[in-house]
Amino acid sequence: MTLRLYNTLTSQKETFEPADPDLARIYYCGPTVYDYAHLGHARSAIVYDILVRHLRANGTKVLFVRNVTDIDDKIIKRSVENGEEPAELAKRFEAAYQEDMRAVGNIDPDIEPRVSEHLTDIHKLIQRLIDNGSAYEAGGDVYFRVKSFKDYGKLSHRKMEDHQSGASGRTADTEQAKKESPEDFALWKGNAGDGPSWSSPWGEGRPGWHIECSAMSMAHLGDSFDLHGGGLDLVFPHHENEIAQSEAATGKPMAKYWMHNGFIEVNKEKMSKSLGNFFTARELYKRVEPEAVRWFNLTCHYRAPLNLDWTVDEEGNITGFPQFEEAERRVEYLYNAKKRLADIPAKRIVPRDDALPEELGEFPAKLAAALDEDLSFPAALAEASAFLKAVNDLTEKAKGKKGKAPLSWVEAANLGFERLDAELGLGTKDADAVLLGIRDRRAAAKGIEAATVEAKIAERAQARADKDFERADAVRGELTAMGVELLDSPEGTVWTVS
RNA sequence: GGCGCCGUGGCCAAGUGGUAAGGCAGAGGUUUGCAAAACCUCCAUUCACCAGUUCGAAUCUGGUCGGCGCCUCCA
Repeated sequence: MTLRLYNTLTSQKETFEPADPDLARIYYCGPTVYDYAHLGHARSAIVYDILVRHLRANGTKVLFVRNVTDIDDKIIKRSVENGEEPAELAKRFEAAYQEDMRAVGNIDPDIEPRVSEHLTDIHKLIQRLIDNGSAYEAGGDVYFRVKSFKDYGKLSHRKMEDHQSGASGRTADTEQAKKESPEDFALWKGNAGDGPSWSSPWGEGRPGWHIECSAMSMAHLGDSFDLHGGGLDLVFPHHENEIAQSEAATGKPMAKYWMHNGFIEVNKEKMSKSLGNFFTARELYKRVEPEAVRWFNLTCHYRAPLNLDWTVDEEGNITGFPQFEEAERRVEYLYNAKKRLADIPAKRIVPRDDALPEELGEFPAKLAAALDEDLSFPAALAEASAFLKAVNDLTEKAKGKKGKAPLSWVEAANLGFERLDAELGLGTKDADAVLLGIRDRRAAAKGIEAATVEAKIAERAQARADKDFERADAVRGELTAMGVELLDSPEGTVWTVS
């Protein structure tokens, strides 16, 4: 495989070559756990999940670290509001985050380090920076001396002198007064009086926002590792500051590749907690199959903005998410194909070696090639569509008394589904469970009772047996009006909700 | 003010120098007692606009218009 990735550091696509060809070391900036994950967090996690899947699916071992920031000012603030212990609150939202990320098909990271478990590493790193002149203590705080790091700005491609001096107006005056220079940032913040604090060589306090990622990546991946990822909004200042801290301490490049995903947008505006225009992942899962949330996230390139729309009624209540509904129909299409393939009767499968259709035989290579090109999700989805169509075509051929499905085609189709899972994390679940889950969720939303539908179906079956097609069609009409669709087959009638 | 991104059919969205992927919607067909599902066929001489480079540009350069992001907590 030759994976090419856009590197924020160099502003161009580069071939991904881990320093150790046998093991790619990847660090992903995980959540600050003070609230539920929203759609944007899910998107970001899905991007890096597919990066890891793609590498592994093509023979590269990966050590994937996703941190949890469980000590932070926002957590402290929220815990005061809730009257809950900060550590308890963090633990609660960490568990929720893990649950929500698994629900969209993301594989757990290999290591999930917490700030609370790395305070000693943080102290040591700060001390190194003080010792070599990169940082200084000031009134119980410790700040990074930005002017001392000549490469500052190399990731975000900006020069300090270009910065609007806006930050000074928005940071507490007391903090500004302690700093040598306004662009300096805190490595350690002395205890402000309220809230919990941790002891340190510089007194009671808490770590600054950026230092934890430097300390934890160093602890688990070493001074230099292969790739560091996160959302586009982390480029500055978070990742820029991480580079400054880590490289000022070690004198080595922190990471070779820096990858950043684009945002979910609402009305062309970034979805964010501060704007309040977000949907939590878990509230969306109630309305739509989580795998459809994943599919939706694959409909556009990972660096491009992904706009979310919804429809509302006269009172402004949300009535639907057209994009999720479309994605959910694609997920149904996927699982229906998977189910049909599994349902081909053994006697229809014949050991003939007819030439394998390209859409079946070439699918694994084409899927990998699409992802090799800077993880082109839409291209990958296009390949998946061609593959699924070929699977349906195969199952059509196998139908009926004279149907035949060449064994090699069936094997290729099964392999294709394995690759879809390995590369994209799609189609990983049990088909019936997903399909019935989708149907029941929609039925519940429309207030449709399964027992009522089943009774109608029985009534119609009797009418059909009696050749009373007028009566049978009348029943179908009633169900259609309710939003129920019937699918007749030799095995009987099943129903779905449109 | 600085740095950066984007503008492709009714909608969503790839493609970034070689003559417009894919999905949704729409039209017709095969199939079906009728349907649905599935499959097949059709659906952008054209890529915001203008000028230029080139044998050749949606793709490169310059400009215009429009939209957005970061510079402050943020995936």
